[in-house]
Amino acid sequence: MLDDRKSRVLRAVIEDYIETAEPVGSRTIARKHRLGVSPATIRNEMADLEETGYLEQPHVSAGRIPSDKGYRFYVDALMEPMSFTLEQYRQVYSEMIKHYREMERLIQEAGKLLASLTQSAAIVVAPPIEQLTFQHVQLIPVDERDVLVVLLLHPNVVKNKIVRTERAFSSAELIQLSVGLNQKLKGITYRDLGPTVLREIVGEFGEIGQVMVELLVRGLSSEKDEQVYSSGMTHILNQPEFKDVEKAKAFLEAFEQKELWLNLLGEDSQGVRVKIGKENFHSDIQDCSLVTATYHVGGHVIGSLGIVGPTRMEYARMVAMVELIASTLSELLTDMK
Amino acid sequence: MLDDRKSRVLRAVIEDYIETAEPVGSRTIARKHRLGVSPATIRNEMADLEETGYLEQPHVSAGRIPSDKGYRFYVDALMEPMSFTLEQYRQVYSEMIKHYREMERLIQEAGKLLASLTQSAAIVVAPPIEQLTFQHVQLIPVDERDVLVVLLLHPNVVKNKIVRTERAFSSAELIQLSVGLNQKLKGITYRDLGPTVLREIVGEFGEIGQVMVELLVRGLSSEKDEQVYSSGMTHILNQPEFKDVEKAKAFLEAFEQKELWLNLLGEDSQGVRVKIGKENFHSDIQDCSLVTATYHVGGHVIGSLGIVGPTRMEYARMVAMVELIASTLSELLTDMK
DNA sequence: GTTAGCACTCAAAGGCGTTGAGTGCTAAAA
DNA sequence: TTTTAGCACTCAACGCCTTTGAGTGCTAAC
Repeated sequence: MLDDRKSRVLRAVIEDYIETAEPVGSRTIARKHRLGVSPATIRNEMADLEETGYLEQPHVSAGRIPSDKGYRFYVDALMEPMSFTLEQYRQVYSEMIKHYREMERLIQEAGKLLASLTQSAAIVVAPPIEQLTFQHVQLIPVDERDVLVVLLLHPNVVKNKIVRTERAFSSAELIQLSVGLNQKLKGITYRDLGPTVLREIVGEFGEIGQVMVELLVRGLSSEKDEQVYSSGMTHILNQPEFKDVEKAKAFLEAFEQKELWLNLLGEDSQGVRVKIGKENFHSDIQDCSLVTATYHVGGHVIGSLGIVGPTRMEYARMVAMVELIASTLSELLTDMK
Repeated sequence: MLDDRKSRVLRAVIEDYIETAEPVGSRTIARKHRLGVSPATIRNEMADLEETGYLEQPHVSAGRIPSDKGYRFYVDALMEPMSFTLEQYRQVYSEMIKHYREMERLIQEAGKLLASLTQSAAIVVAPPIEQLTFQHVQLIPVDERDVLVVLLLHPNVVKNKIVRTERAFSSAELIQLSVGLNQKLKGITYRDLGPTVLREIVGEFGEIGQVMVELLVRGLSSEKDEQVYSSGMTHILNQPEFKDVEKAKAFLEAFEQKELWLNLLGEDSQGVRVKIGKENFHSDIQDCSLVTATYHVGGHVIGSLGIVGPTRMEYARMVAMVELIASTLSELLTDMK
C-alpha cells in the first residue's frame, strides 16, 4: 500500500509527534531519523501522505500531524510491539496477587495498576452476574421483614443486598430456604437460571419456592454503574491536549458516565483492540483513543478493561500494558478455581 | 467590632465577589446596594476594612476582594442563613429514602446528592467499624481453606471478606463457629470488643475460639480509603478559580487522596463547621474552604460529610445544604432501627 | 463627617512589526 | 526520472507599544 520510504516517513512523523505533541516538519525528520534523503524529498513524500489522508496540516506553514487513518496504519502495520522483561512481568504479578482472594478487589486493583503504569485513565468492566457461577446462597435475617441475601459466586465474587419481604420469616425458615436454594443452584450459572429453573424451584418447593425465587432475583439486581470501575482520571490533565480546561472538563464529565463504557468495551473479540479517534466514539470525547482487552476465566470471556487517552498516545506501550494486565488478571482469576 | 456601616460594606463586597468572582469597586457597591452614601465614603470604609485585614487588594488600581478573615466574619456574623421550603426538604428526603435499606449505599447516595445540589465536590466519610454494633456473623465456605466472613452490623452495614485459614474447616464446623460467634457478639460494638471479650471467647471455646477470633479480626480489617466516598469532582472545573489547568490538577490530585479527608473531617463538634482558606488546610489545596457536618444514629456521631470548594463560595447555601443532607441522613439512619 | 474633583496606577486588550519554522515550486544535478 | 538546492511565500507566536478604563487615594469644599 505504502512504499517503504513512505512508511518510514509516516512512522517518523507519528513517533515524533507522539513524543513532542508538536507538528513535525521535514527538516526535523531528516535530522532525527537518518533516512538518507534531504528535507525536500521528505517534503514531497509528506505531501503525498497528506494527499492520501495519512497526515494532516494544521495550517499551511506548520508541520504535519497524523490523521486517524495515519494512526490506524501505524498501529496495524508500523509500530514495533513492545515486550517486557521477566522482571517487569513478575512485578505486575506480585502487585496483583496481593489482592487476589476477592475478585472485585482484584479487578479494582488491576484498574489502578493499569492507570498507574500507563499514566492514563483506566476503565475496568466487572463481569455481569450472568457470567458467574453460583457457589453459595445465604439468607440472613436483618429485621422483621428485611433479609440480607448473600451470594457467593465463582470466581470469588460476593454480592449482598438487603431485601424487604412480603411477610416475616424466622431464622429457622431462612436457613431452610438457604439450604433449598443451595441445592438447586450450586454450580449453575445465572445464564442457565432461565424461567425453567425458576419454575422448577417453585414446583419443588411450592409457595416457599416462590419466595426463594423472589429473594434471589431481587438479591441479584444491581445497578449498571456498579459494574464499571475507573481510575487515574487526573492523569490526562498532564497531556498538553487537555491544557484547555473546557476540554478537560468535557473529557472528565464523559469519563464519569459509567454506562458509556459498558457499551464501548464490548466483549466480542479476543486480544487487544485499539479504537482511534472518531472510529468509534461517543461525540463527547473528542480526539481520544481507546485501548481495550478482555479478560477471561478458563478461556471464557467475562469482562473487559482498557485505557483512554488522546489519539496522540504511545500505542506500542499502551497495547503492551493492557495486554499484560489483562492476561495477568485472567491468569489469576483462572487460578482461583 | 465593626460598626454597622462597615459591616454592610463588607457584606456587600463579599456577596458581590461571591457572585462575580471579580474584585469589587466602590462604585459598584454604591450602585447595587443602596447604602445611601457616595462611592468616596465607601472608599474610605473599604480602606479601613483593608487596614484591619478584612479585605485585600490584588493590585492598587483594582477593587477589593475578601480575605480569609473577611469570610470568617461573614460566615460567623453577616450572612443570612438560608432555609428550605417543606417541598425542597421532601424532595431530598424522598431521593434518599430510595436507597435506605443499606447504609453504605445510602451514604454514597447522600454524597452524590450533596455534590449535585451544591455543584461542588463532596466527601462522605463512612462510619469506621468501631462505631457499629454486631448483628450477625456468618462464615461461609469458599474453598478448602478459604472462608467468606460476612458481618452484618447495625445500622445495616454489610462487610464481607474472604480469609485464608490455617487449616481446613467443614461446612458443619463453620456453621458451629458462626453460631458461637453470634452468641457472644450480638448487640455489642466493636469498641466493646476489646481483648477482654476476645479472651472470653478463647476461654469459652478453647482452641476453636482462637480460630473464631482470628477470622473475626481479619474479617473486620479494611483499608482506610474504603471509608471515604467522593463525588462531583468535576464540578469545581466550572469555577473560574480553576480555569488554570495546573490548579485544577493540583486540586483533583489532592482530592483523590482519600486518607487526607479522614483527618480533615474530624468528628469532634456538632453542627455544621466551616473551615476557610488557610485555617486548616493541607498545603496542596490552596484557596479552598470546607463545609462539613457530622451525621449520627440516635445522637451518637458515627461519620461526617461535607463539601470542598473555592474560598469564594456561597457559604449560606453550602452550609444549609450540608446541614440538610446530614440531618436527613441521620434521620434515616436512626429510623433504620 | 461626607462628597466632588482630580491626578495617578496598572491590568487588560488591541495593534503592529519581527521572527522563524515550515511549506510548495522551480530548475539544476544526479 | 528522481533528488535536491534555492527561493519566495505563509502564518502562528512573540514581544513591544499604546490605549482604555476601572479603580484608587488625596485634597478641598460642602
